[in-house]
Amino acid sequence: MTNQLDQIFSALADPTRRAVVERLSQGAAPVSELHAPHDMALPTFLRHLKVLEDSGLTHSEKTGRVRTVSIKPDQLGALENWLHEQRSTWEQRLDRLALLAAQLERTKT
Amino acid sequence: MTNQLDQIFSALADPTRRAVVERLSQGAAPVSELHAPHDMALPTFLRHLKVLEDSGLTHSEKTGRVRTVSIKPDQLGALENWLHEQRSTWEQRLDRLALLAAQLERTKT
DNA sequence: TAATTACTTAGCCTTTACGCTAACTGTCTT
DNA sequence: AAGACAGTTAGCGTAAAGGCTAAGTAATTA
Repeated sequence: MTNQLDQIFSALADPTRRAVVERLSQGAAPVSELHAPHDMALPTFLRHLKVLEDSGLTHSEKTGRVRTVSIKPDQLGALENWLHEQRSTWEQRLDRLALLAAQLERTKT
Repeated sequence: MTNQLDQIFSALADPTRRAVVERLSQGAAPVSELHAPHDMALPTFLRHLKVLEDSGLTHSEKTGRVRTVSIKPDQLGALENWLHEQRSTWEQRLDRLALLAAQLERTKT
């Protein structure tokens, strides 16, 4: 029962993976270039890339011996949707509260 | 070195906790009411609430023997900011690419 | 004041996450 | 053909996540 959002959120919960997403926002890159700034063994780093790809946040393709990774904007969109839903729900609620407060104010006067 | 974003993302990576946030978007509630729809032992559920509170996504206060939990919209805002930054970065990049493509097109003609 | 209610704390268990090294497979380069 | 390069696979260790039960505390209610 592992949700899409579960995977996206937990993929982004790790600073290494968020850094990769940030880097990829500026354009696609091969594995070795993505790995360079991170002080960890390559196999470890590769697992981070796999988590990102499994979550649908990235895509990769191998040409010759080089694998190029790129971002898939759609998934970040799904995340934005969820956030937006929460925000609009509580904003509506705050609006209702404000309305109620105004009514109370009027009654008092 | 545990970042604020780390905590927020990992707090929201769990479906139980996301459900709690969704419920709280509609208004504050006591622990027992939040717990009711979730089929797990209370101590387990309480730990989820603690994770949410530690991440800054919620706040709670105890009055008598009842603890009331509410959402803290600001933190979700931080998340939206991060997302928005990524989006604008890659959109700028796509714009540049589009521009480049247009230039190439012109040269070709 | 005794019982109930609403959490809290402590401790245990199992699975998953994240790090490592060592050894392997293809793909260039010389 | 030999060597270097770019990833990949396998396997291991430690720590944290998420679940449980049992027992404890403080506030109401009967």
